[in-house]
Amino acid sequence: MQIEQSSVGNLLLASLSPGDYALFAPDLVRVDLIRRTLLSSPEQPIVYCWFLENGIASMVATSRDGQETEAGIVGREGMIDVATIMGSPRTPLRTFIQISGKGLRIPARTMIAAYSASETVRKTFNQFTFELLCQIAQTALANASYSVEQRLARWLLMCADRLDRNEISLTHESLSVMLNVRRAGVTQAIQSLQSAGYLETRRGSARIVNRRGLEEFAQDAYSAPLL
Amino acid sequence: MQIEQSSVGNLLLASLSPGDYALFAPDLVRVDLIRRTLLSSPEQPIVYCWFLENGIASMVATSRDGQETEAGIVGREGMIDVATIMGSPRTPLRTFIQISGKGLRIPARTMIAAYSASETVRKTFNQFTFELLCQIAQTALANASYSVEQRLARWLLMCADRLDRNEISLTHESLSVMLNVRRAGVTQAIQSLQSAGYLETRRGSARIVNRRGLEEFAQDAYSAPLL
DNA sequence: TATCCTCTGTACGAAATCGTACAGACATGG
DNA sequence: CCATGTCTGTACGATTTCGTACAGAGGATA
Repeated sequence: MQIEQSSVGNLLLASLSPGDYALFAPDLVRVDLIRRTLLSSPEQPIVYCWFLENGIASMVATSRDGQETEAGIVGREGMIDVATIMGSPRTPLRTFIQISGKGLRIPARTMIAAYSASETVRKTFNQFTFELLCQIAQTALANASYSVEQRLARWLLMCADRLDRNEISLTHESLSVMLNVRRAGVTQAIQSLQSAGYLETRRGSARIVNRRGLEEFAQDAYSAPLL
Repeated sequence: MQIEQSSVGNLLLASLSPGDYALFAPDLVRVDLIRRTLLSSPEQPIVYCWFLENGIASMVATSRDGQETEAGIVGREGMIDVATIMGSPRTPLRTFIQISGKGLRIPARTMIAAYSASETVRKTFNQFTFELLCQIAQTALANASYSVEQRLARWLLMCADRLDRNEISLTHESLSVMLNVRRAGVTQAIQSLQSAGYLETRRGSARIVNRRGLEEFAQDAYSAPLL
């Protein structure tokens, strides 16, 4: 039984015309996506494309010597992996589930077929690809110009934008990997944001309680997504 | 008189089939591109796309509060601005000529028309777009993980890859803006690379004299371009 | 309840980088 | 040749972030 477009929580798929959606529908499969699930990685060709409906995926740039930093995040507003539509069977970026959720999966070859079959599909997905490129460029800027605290604030805000809640479940350890700082540095930064009244925290999660304040604190490290 | 494809030094245009090239040819104009020339910017819609034949263009991510950092560079292997083919009439990234050279200019609307007319044009340009996305992700990684000296080494190597020479004409001041560090920091980093025997420098320029050594020093901040 | 493992808070000196300032070197144009 | 503006070298303390280590808190399991 095919998945009805009206039941799809992914914004890209939901925005397609019924005709375009029909190109995807036969091969869409709904899946649970739990933390740490690998969606694509440099080690192997891309087999599936993924469309989150909730939760967050993290795109990470890696180097052979073991450094890794998050380049961008994708939630229900996007797809994984854009390499596929850009004509590359592989990607140098590793993408995995950072915050568990549900989503849809489709064979990469179906994605490619739909992309070449329809100009409007191309338009929709190209637009997302460019938004992603801009997000990654902003990450490069943030990494070079802003403090750990501000980068943390940016990350929390971007996450909250892509979830429908202000509660974000993550350990300091994961955040330290994403931001490429010490775990202890994250602890201090979180405390600082908390004592300023922007967050409440519990073991394993943080909640934004003063979004406006957090945005101001982040300054232009964060700017509202182009969504 | 149209520009012969065989005389075109830009690798994207040169790689097109004659039929695809014909979509561009009527509107291509060869131009001199001198340092600081703005190719595209957030302030205005994109009117032209540009294809360098030599020299380097710098893509810079900016924030309203005045921070700016280079997200990536483009030489004769690419085009400016990919926003156009991804369907966006505007771009948040500022692109300008960092190292003077020659190139070709085409109206953005011609670019769009060629892109939608030919699947092979799309394939060629999508591939470049993805390479650029990956380059920017690497910049994000480098900014978060590597020292100023290593980032400088990376930058010099990437520039040399895109020129046909090892001599790079730039002041410490420009480099400091690109890498988002103090001008004095660039001076020190350059001295360090010089005393290690990787570079020779003169007022306003640096020359790579031990490329292999520089690559090793940069570690995985630099990895050979996917070109 | 007792045990174990993960997560968080905190401390310390070390290192990188910053912000700023100033003087000398170089290049260009009158 | 001189004057002027740009570029480079250098210095200083201040600040941020690092690397590492350890102890206590929270939560799960036996």
